[in-house]
Amino acid sequence: MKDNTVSFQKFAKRSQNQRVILDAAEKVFAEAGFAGATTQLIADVANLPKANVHYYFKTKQDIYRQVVYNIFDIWMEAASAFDTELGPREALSRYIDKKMDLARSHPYGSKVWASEIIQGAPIIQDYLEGQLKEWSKDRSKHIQRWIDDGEMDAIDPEHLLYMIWSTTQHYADFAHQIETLNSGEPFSDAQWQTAKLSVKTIILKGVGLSPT
Amino acid sequence: MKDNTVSFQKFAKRSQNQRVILDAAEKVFAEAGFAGATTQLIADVANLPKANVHYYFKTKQDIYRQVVYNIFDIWMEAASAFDTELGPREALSRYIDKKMDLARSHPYGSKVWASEIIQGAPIIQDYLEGQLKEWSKDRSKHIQRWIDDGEMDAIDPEHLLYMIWSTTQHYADFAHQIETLNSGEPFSDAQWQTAKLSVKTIILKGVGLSPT
DNA sequence: AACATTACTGACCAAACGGTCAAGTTTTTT
DNA sequence: AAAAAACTTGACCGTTTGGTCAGTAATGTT
Repeated sequence: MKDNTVSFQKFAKRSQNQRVILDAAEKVFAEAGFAGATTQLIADVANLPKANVHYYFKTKQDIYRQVVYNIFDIWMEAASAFDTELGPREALSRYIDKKMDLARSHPYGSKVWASEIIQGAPIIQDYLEGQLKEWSKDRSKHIQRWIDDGEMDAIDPEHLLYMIWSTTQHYADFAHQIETLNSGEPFSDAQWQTAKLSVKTIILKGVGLSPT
Repeated sequence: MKDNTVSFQKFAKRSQNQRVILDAAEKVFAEAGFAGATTQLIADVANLPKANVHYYFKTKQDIYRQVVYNIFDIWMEAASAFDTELGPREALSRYIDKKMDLARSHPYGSKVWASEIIQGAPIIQDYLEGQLKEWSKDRSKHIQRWIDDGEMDAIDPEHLLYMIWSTTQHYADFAHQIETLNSGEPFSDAQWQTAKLSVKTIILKGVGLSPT
């Protein structure tokens, strides 16, 4: 049994520690911003000496970069929920669902992402110009086709996407404000359900689709 | 003529310099976050020596606090555009208009506000619990009355407010991303018009109100 | 068992930061 | 015109920060 554990760790040690550091860093970056996050605090949250953090990541920027890339990947994977084969109602509905789930499960990531964009995307700029631009152009085209086919109202696809992004991410990025207005309590399961339903109902009906 | 100018400045000198500093600070805080903003950079943008900045504001936190308060006041003033006397269609329509105008005219303020909330509102917490909570409870009640009177669909008022906040503020906070997807160009007047119209159309129709 | 590689860490350092201060200049008041 | 008040600023300082490094321990390889 000892051998098992050890040999398991043998291969995983490095990436395992990196994961611990990245998880800690995600939280710290979200709560303090890039400049406000200290490597010492990241180390404390990760429960490691600072020098050990620097053993796995050369610079603070390297950690940050990795954190932002991870989030971008998660966003992009969620983006595949926007399956245009399904038709507008199902595609939009599932995409909103998925994004709301991510707002709940990955609030720190969403916050880091938001801060990065607010500050002008100094790190992620190339991804914006590449993958994100491509994806949204593609999806916009599909939405436009639905409009041309009379399947939904004539809404500028670009702004529909922005609305979905902003409303869903708001529940992560502004969670503290929402919590304050909710008597200091985080949303319960039921409240998350209501939130999801409200967002879907308004947006779907707003573009001329009856909700599921 | 000289006397005029001089005596004019006599009274205005202090508040005038404070304004220059606060404007510079708003920009710097928006682009670098609280921790990333250096008093030296604020001074440079304000075109003053650093020591002079500290003559008008004791600490960096004092400057930041003032910047955040200013923004809060602007938000709250815009909130009065949500005049519940007007009925849902007009009230919501005007409120969205106003918030979109602010997203365009005060993007830095919106960004500072967003960052402050993302980081847990360490400065503005009492305002959230006080004025903001009161305002949104009041408006929620009015929305609920409209619903009860059959003037609009039964949407949770809270989430309707969040949707308006998030969509409108998105055009300020995520302006860089939007610009990147817009071929690196800021929105033209016409594009802002389209944005406003899109947001209003979807939300109003989404809650069962025909747009203006 | 000897060697090599990887992991870990306390102590340290140069740079940058927020903030102070004393000494000056300008403006206002008397 | 003199005194007082307000403004301006270069030089300075204690603290904090990201990052280094030399030395040690643990693990893997032969």
